[in-house]
Amino acid sequence: MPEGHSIHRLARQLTDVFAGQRVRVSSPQGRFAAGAALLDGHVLTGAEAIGKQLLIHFKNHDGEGPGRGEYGDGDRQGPDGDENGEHRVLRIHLGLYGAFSFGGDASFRGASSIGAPRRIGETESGAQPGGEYLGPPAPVGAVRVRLVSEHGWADLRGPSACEVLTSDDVRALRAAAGPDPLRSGAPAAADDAGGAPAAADDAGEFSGRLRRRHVACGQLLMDQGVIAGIGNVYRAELLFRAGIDPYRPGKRVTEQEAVDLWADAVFLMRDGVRLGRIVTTQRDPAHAVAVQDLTLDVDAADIPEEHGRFVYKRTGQPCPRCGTPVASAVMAGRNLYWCPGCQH
DNA sequence: CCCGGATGGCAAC
DNA sequence: TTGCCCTCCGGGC
Repeated sequence: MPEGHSIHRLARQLTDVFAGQRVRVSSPQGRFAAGAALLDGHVLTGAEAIGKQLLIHFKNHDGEGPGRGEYGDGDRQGPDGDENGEHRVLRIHLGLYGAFSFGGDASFRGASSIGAPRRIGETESGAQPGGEYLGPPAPVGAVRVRLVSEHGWADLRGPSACEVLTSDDVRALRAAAGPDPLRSGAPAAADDAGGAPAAADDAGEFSGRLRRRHVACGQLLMDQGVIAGIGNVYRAELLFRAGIDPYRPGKRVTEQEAVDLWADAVFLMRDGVRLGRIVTTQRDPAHAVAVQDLTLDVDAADIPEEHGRFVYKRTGQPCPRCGTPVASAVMAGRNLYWCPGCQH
């Protein structure tokens, strides 16, 4: 269910509440018992999102051993550059219904910078108003992974992927991913731990990957190797805002259109991270889109849910730009929404 | 109280 | 293209 913005929020949350701490890792459900044993008792050094992939980094802190070098502070390549085998990475993909829940004492909850968790992909519990934090509750349901620190806990259920990666795996994962709008540029302290300072030319990279393919651009936006983190809602809304027909082949999207799509994705998804929900009807004062005169010139936080999208799940309702009923069809196994009247 | 859909992705036909 | 994964929750009975 979550698109890239949710994964970036989770990476930030996990870093906020666990980074630098030794954690107990278990699999109450049992399905991840072997993997949990590889991580149990290690120090969680940070979490990062690459598109919809969530990577949680651990280092083995048993180290009575003479000071092994710290991770290079200046090394922005990310900690997986470490070759000594003590660094381990947990890869999680939430798929359609994976979700984290968190709970802990006041310091644990206070460490979170994402504000109140949202229902999609993140929930909060164990916030006993007047009570004292007495440790994690008995696991309810199928908890694939449980992380427990001194101050709180996190439970993961229903992920489509959950595995411990080798350094080679991590390198391959990074190489396969397209540019991620939420790792691009400098979101002023808004980026997660391993966030590399993205090349200024992410827009160009996206444009190249989009425009060299003959496949429908509505399908390419969902291709994580073309652009990482876009899901079904952002795909439909980005193309509507740009006035682009989802069936137009990637190679027939102009360079300017591609660059504008990228800029709009960066804008919308940063709001998604900030708010914990997808809003796409707000105006970007710094960037003109085809739908500019229909956008709301207010903070996206103030836009109610029912006014938060232009076409997604609005089949049959009149297009806000031209009045044509919004159409829907299945494209590559997913429901696509668009206006056949004004998207060309 | 059951059914089915959901902001994914994959392997197998 | 289809089925499957395997979880939650809302809508319709």
